[in-house]
Amino acid sequence: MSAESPGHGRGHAGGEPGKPAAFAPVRPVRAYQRVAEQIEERILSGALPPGSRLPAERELVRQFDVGRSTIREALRVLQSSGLIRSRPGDPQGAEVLGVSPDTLSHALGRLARSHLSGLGELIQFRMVLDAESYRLAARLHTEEDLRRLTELADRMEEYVPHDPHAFSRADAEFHRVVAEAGGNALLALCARAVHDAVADAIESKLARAERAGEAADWMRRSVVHHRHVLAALGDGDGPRAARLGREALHDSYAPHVSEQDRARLRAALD
Amino acid sequence: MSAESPGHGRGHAGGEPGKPAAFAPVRPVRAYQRVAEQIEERILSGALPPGSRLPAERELVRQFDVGRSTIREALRVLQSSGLIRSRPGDPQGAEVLGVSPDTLSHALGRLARSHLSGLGELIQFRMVLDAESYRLAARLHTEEDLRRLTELADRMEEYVPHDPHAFSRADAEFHRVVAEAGGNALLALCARAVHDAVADAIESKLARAERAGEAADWMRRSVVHHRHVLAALGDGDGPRAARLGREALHDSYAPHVSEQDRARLRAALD
DNA sequence: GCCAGGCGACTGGTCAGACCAGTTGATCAC
DNA sequence: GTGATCAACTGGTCTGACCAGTCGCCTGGC
Repeated sequence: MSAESPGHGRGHAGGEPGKPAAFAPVRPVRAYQRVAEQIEERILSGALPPGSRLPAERELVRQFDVGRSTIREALRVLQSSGLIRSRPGDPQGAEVLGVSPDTLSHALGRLARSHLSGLGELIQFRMVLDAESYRLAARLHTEEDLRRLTELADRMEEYVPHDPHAFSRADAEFHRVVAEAGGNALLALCARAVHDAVADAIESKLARAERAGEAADWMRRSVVHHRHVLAALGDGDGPRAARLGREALHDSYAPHVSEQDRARLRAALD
Repeated sequence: MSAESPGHGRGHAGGEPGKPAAFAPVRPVRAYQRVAEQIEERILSGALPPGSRLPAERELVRQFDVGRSTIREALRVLQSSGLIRSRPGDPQGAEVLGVSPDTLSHALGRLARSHLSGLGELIQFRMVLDAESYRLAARLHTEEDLRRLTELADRMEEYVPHDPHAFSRADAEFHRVVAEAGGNALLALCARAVHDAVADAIESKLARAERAGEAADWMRRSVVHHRHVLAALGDGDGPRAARLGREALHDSYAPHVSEQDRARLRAALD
């Protein structure tokens, strides 16, 4: 739907015409914030490209004319955003990393771990993201993508049932190629982050299934699912690929979650 | 698709049987990191619920037995993650905010500004998330949800064309209710974060449209779109609601992005 | 000439102590 | 009772110090 009224998104109240120019509440801006903002701006604008170095902390103290603790708090903020990395003793100063998807993954991971959402929501969300990846990939893939995906599915089949580790790597690679074919890095990142979050959350339960000897079955079913999706991708049938993707996730996880979560997964099926 | 091999998700290498137990590289863990981790753990686990207070910094110094700068750097990290908020002079200590979508939208905004992805990807991603919210809501909504949504659409119509601010608030509320009806908080938070990131990213361009007097048209079209979606929700027709949602976003933003991004948005339409 | 080792000048990480401005709640004068 | 005052906090910032790690240079031995 969109429709944040143009130019009025979230509080930028400046310059409302016709009104008596109310004063905007002024809130104190901390020194470390301004320091962090200045540096972040230079990184995002490309003036400080990835791989370049920040001046040493004591040099920044001189340039910004603030205390070292202020500089350090600013650098800590930038570091926790993944924009820079610092290492003790490095005479070249902190390294600029540029924008990385890790922050996004961490934020998603926190969201997933919080009590706000449970395993059911997580898997449901993954059904959404995966399915939409397939939908896009069905429309935009190249022949080369299809070839690589087919090869990966073949490799997965080889690993059944004795190398679940390699199987899982091939599976992740399969998803990566699909996401790449869809051409939306953002969607791909989120899908990956949610994938990891699900893996973390359900690992213990699945380990039990593995001990019970169900791992081979799981892998075999997974290969079949991948092949079906692959066929839909080859036909360029986005909706079918999406539906198959949702079904695959549902079938894989439904046996391992609570009845309530199962209902949730069913609701997301079509 | 799923299929991270059960029990082998992401590097938890401990106790691989049969291998010669290689030593893991040990990397120094900073004091402020351990402090931040301990506090974050308590927040995520619910031991420190939103609204509760952290001890004062000088008290934390005693409890963790580290210097105040260490405590402050840890708090800075937590604050930049949106988990806490501190205010000078507050005798109650820093306030716990809990997990919020703000971090996510910041990360998304940075990503969209960077070369890694762009505005087109962001809007495309929003098409995906919004459409899927509708799909879930169509299936799971209650009569009460429908009533509230109808009322919100009515209110939006009232605000056209003279109160874009109130219009935008009603619009956001509409999306919130849809997300709530769908029952997936994770999806709702992500949709909200992407919504905000898009709003931030495109604000300047839309302000131009506003000056050109296109704002009223924009709002009118938006109301029509909302009504169509609402009808589909009422019919319980998830796929139709999803398609309408994608079309609405496409129509709203396609005129304001590059030709390349327009192609991307078209690809996400069906 | 070359390489190993050591030395020194850095780096970031941490701590201690101080001051400031802001907030709050009790106290006191009216 | 009400309003101003004040003292005891708070977080934000600065200074100066020390430590351990890292790197570059320089020197001594080969």
